[in-house]
Amino acid sequence: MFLGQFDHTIDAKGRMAVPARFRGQLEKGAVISKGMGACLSVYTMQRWEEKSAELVEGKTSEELRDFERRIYPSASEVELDGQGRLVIPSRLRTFARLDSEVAVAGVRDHIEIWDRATWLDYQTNLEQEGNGSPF
Amino acid sequence: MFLGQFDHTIDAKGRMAVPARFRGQLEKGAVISKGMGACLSVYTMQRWEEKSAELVEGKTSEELRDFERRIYPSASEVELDGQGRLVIPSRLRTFARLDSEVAVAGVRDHIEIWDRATWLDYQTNLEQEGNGSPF
DNA sequence: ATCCAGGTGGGGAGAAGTGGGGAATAGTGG
DNA sequence: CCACTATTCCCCACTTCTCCCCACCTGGAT
Repeated sequence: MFLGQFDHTIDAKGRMAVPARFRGQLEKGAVISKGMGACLSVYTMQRWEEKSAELVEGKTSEELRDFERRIYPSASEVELDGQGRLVIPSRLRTFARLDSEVAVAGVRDHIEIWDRATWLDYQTNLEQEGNGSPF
Repeated sequence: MFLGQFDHTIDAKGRMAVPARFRGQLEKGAVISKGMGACLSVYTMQRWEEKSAELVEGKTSEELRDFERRIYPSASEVELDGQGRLVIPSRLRTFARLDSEVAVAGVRDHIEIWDRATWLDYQTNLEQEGNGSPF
């Protein structure tokens, strides 16, 4: 399970350190893809396969073709380097409007990467709407 | 699993470099054929056989004859050269209207080759319809 | 104060993508 | 059957980018 929130940076080579707490779960292979909204999502390979299999269920062959052409090409299998970093494909970086300063959030079964300012705005809105923590 | 999207070129001899990430899976034999729409598809030999077996199911012998005459002659078994490139048969190249600039996309169980501009249009349309990523 | 772990930055070897020359092969016409 | 042409295939060369490694910096714990 991915929990917590971290401020990290993307360096000039497009690399971002994965929070140390998350590394263990991602060592066996990870997939980075477009997320819901202006962010990127990182899944373990296993979870990615489960998730994409679910989404394919019950689609007509025409819907399926478009869907697959949208999802799979935009994703990328990634590995961590010796320092626990991953390279964010430039296409995805552009999609999520990430420059140097990012926020990394653990969201149960996946990790999300946001532009830090965008993330802050988003969280501020959530708290106003949600009248405090449910705990 | 084939993931990701790459901008490659077809050179004057009709050769195209296969993205390095895909090569391992294609080394044991690959088939290139007309894809669904204005593109070409590349399957591993194994997946090609499975897929064509599925498609043959439940067809009358008449349908089958036409189907086979349409599919198999247009396809071609291809091998990678020492640099990891494959030669795109000129008939297929014409079919998919490929000139020099192409986009290569990994779509789960196969690879698709598109004219780059056509691919871009297609993706733009998909994103407008699909309100963002389901992930 | 020192050590250690996590995060950040950068240099250099090797791989990936692209282009082109030349030999072997196949197809064509005399 | 031979000669010529065209195509295919293999190899070499160049440029760019990726990946691996080492080094440093900072904050917290001992």
